[in-house]
Amino acid sequence: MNQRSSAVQREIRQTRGFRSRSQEATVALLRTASVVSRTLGRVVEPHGLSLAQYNALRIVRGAGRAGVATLAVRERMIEEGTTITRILDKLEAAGLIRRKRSEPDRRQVLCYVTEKGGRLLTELDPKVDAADEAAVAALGATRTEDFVRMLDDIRRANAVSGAARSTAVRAGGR
Amino acid sequence: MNQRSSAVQREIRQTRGFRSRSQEATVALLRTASVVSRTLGRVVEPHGLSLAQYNALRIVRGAGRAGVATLAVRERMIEEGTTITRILDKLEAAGLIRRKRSEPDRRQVLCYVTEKGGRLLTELDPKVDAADEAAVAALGATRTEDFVRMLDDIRRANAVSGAARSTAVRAGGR
DNA sequence: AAGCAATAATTGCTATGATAACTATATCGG
DNA sequence: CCGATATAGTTATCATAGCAATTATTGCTT
Repeated sequence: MNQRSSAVQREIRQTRGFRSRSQEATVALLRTASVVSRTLGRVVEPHGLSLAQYNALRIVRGAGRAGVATLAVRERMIEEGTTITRILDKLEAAGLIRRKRSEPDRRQVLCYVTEKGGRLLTELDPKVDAADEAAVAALGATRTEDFVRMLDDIRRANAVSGAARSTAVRAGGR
Repeated sequence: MNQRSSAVQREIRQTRGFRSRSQEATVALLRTASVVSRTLGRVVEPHGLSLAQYNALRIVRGAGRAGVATLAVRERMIEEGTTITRILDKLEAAGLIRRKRSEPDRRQVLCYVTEKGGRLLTELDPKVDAADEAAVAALGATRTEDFVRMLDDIRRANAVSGAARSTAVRAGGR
């Protein structure tokens, strides 16, 4: 087994091929995410936002007039990391969000999108949509659905950290 | 369309759902890669290597006795733009690789794995293999092959930067 | 109601990543 | 052979990620 030469094998040309199909898959996953991440980054960075900042700004907008607490933003970020405070600092300094200590529970700090932030997102939305489309256009609609399902399955099985929303992880195909 | 509630939608619970299937797919891709990357990182980090360092060390080992030039290592890395010199500095300082200026062409610096580096990799190999298996076990063998093909297709379509090693890109599965 | 654990957010420190500028060597054109 | 250009690698700079420790506030427990 393992003698079909995939594009990853050609791209990351190692003298020895992959040791397993699983290894090939994880490498392909990480490398593909890296490529797509850069592509998306190039869309938002000319507007002064890193991809993480854009992601956070969208989450704050999604919360609407009710606002969203700092750590709730972190939970919804693509990258799970912890630097959320500083990302929000930047967005606030740029006038894209506004922060206000919550009233019943004064520990929380709620974030709201400003008009300026909303305008920037409105400007970015179509560009990011187009980039998203372009990124997975090679799959076509049907395979895109399969693709999302596979990714969901992988994440579900790897749900160690986070909210552990496992719900009886079936062993799947194997 | 777009009314099926995927796991991503639940995980990144936004008030508004995804604006498109493509957006759902790119978010799922990036988030899944982040999860898997952390999982793999947890395997190698206890041995004093970051995932990037492990990746570089494996590439150097893959080159064997012939050695491999610095920039050639960078090309084969999972993350494309990375600061390869400092990663190799760390590996050399840890005694895992050895560097030597190339002789016919004195611009190049060739890297070789040391015995110590080889031993560390031999120790890590089964653990990483197991982690790779676990990461995509949810897909099973058949879907894993599909998965790799989809990722290859996406990367091929997004091959803007990098070495542009296209060479008459077959449309593959589609 | 005093003490203690839990939660929310921030900050400090260190390491890493991205980009671009810089140095050294090699190659090509005349 | 000399200068222009390309290639290989390193270094500098800056922003960000990750981890741990800290502060502020709340809720629980007796």
